[in-house]
Amino acid sequence: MKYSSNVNKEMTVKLLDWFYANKRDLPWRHDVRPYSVWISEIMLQQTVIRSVISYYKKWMKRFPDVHILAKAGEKEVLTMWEGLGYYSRARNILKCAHQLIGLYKGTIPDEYDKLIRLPGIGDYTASAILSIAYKKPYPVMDANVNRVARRILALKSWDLFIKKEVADLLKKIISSKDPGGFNEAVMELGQRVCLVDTPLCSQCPVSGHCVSYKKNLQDRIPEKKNLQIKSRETLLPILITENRKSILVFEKKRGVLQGLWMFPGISRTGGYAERMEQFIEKNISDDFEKHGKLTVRTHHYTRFAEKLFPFIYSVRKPGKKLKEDWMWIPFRELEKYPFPSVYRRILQDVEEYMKNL
DNA sequence: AATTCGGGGAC
DNA sequence: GTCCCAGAATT
Repeated sequence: MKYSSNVNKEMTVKLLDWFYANKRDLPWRHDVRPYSVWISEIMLQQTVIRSVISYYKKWMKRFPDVHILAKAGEKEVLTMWEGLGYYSRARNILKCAHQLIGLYKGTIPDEYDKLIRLPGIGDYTASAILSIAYKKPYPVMDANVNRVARRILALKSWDLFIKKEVADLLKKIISSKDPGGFNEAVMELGQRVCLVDTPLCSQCPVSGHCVSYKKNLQDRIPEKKNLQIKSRETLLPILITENRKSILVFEKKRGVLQGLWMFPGISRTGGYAERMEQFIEKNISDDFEKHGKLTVRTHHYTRFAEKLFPFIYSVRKPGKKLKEDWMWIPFRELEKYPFPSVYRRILQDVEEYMKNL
């Protein structure tokens, strides 16, 4: 192996010593049941620890084990997930719970090939469950491990990063007694020492093994990814009943944000108010009244920014038959429906606006 | 192999 | 505003 000279078993001991001297108190570290490891690892996919902690605690209180989880409905599960993002994770957790009951009597398999076939579980999560819950020597490859490995091996461009090669290397040095501790050690090192910008090499237990540090390249590795952000503008005609007790929303049945609820949106190109009002006449009712507009809310996603322009209309008599999946929902029941965060924010704006209507 | 997914926080 | 995060699924 081309890179292995500087990567050796000495690192294993140094990493573990550093980890147990600096280990943080995180809620999932008090409970290494396979179930808890599974849930926490799914929540942590592409999501920072700080955001996950409160969701994890709330989840374990409501769904302490897989049997209780498997009896829950998708709407409640998605509502518990509201604000965490990447909602297919929540739908897959429920799907996976059903499969665990059906295939494995509610236990979580301790074999890679079985785990990897379950919904929402890929290479990372399978390895995390095997190493942390079952103490099997499977190295994890997440964003932290990726960055730490790239720095240690001085792999500058992303093209040179060969995943399998690094995985093989980690497999050689992972602790056989404490594989979970080893994996958590590398991840925590990436999080707290081997930072994206300005790594704290003076605090690093394995700087002596790091080629980037030796060559003083640590600030230039890895290279920036240079994302391209696309933007979009959307009109939101928000319809409330004349008595101001209910609001029109629909459930998204397919595509992105599947299973979540939102307001109808119209792409903001060309005509403006006319298009919203045509939309209302066609789909809801001829008898409506226009009120004001709300604060414009911009929402940023990974490669995407959407600017939402909400307008309030009230409908005197809902004449037209509503499309499938659309419902008038009383404001007091909205908390039971999962909304994407930006829509939840706009709902707050609507209620605030109605106080002065 | 590359893109989608579509939240949130730190700057 | 930009970049990143205990990635998986899809094409």
